Amino acid sequence: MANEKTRRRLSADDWARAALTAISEGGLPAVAVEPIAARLGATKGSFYWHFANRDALVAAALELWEREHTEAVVEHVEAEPDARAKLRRLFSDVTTGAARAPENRIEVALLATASHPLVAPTVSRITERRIAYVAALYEELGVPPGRARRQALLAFTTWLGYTQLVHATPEVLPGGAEAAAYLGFVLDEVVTPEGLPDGRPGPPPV
Amino acid sequence: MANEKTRRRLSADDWARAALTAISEGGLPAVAVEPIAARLGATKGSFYWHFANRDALVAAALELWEREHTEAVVEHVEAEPDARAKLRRLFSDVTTGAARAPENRIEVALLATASHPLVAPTVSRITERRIAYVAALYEELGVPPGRARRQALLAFTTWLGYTQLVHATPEVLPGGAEAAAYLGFVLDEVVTPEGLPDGRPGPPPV
DNA sequence: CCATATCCGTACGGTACCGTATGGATTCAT
DNA sequence: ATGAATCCATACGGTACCGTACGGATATGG
Repeated sequence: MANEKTRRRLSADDWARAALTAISEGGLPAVAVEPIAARLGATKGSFYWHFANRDALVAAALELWEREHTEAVVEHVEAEPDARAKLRRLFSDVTTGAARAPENRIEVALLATASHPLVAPTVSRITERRIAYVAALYEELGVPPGRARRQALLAFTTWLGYTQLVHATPEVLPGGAEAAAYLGFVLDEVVTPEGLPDGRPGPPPV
Repeated sequence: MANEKTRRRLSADDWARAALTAISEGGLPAVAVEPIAARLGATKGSFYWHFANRDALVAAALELWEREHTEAVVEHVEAEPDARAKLRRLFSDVTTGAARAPENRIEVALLATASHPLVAPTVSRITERRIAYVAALYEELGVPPGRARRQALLAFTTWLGYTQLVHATPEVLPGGAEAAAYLGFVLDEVVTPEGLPDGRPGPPPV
């Protein structure tokens, strides 16, 4: 009724994006061919032209997510001049991003389904990549590798837990001015605690 | 074939426990009457005698979990003499507990399904309870309420993220001796950082 | 020991989904 | 414009699950 000219032909990418939206709303089980088809104003006939089966759609959605939603942050952060600023920018991007609904829900849904054979490799890959990136930033600051890895792991872990809380029980998190105070607290305690090198050349601490 | 006398009559509690195991294995969607009945060596006829429908089973499973798997830790921790020791014991209990498979998986599964109307109240309740308990420990240490809450939130967040990693991507976590080193690192940085009061009477810091 | 309450198995209809088959519509190349 | 390639809708069979109906088994008290 509303849009008749809108019903153009669909591409495999359209299906993958719709599948991602489905994941964000109902997790992996929500990737069901017929409901997604209905929402796209199409039928299974279209789907099975572009994909062999449901698993292929899940794989395509995961690939799309890994391609688009994980590199953008890094690029934005790399614009900063030095490692310390990058860390702060990363922290800022990532905490405000945790409150953005769809991306957040996809993260949580995929984490929860990490044991699924299709999901496991993707989650493992991007998790390691993220932690390694943060660890590299700490090393750039002059932190020795072992400690840098631990520091990165802790920072990532904190973000992960924060994301979970934002999604599952936002009511336990502080709101308003107290929220900013809390994030400042976390920044000081976890991300750039005292005792961290300042990034300027000099003898690294033991 | 194996056990014929074993097939005694089932109670509602038996069903609830079986549902919990199902959650630990496949999340909330795995709570399906017919498969669970099969595993119990029974049929739906039994189930619908004890429960009105599937939702009632989910509710019973959640109640069971909340009743049994959340208070035990606190009791164990309360055996310690002072707040500082309680915090350390809590941290220890909770990090080794994060590696225990079934409980961990239930936590993760429920977190992921926190938007589900049946799950939301339970998760919200126990999350707030846990954070409040940790905050109380910090206050017992002499930390002023606002800071205590932040500190507790951070500690809980860290545990949550750690649990997620243990479940989803254990390969990014350190193993062996390095694991102990990492946990010691987290204990120092997050749980009982420098600058925290020692719990002995005296003027609390601003 | 039997009458009644309790518990459970079987059989059924209904829904939601997967995947296949097939013919028709649409677009494209020439 | 017309044949071919591409894309899609309809119709179908199959599976897994929910919930109901109902009769039969099993316990339990008098």
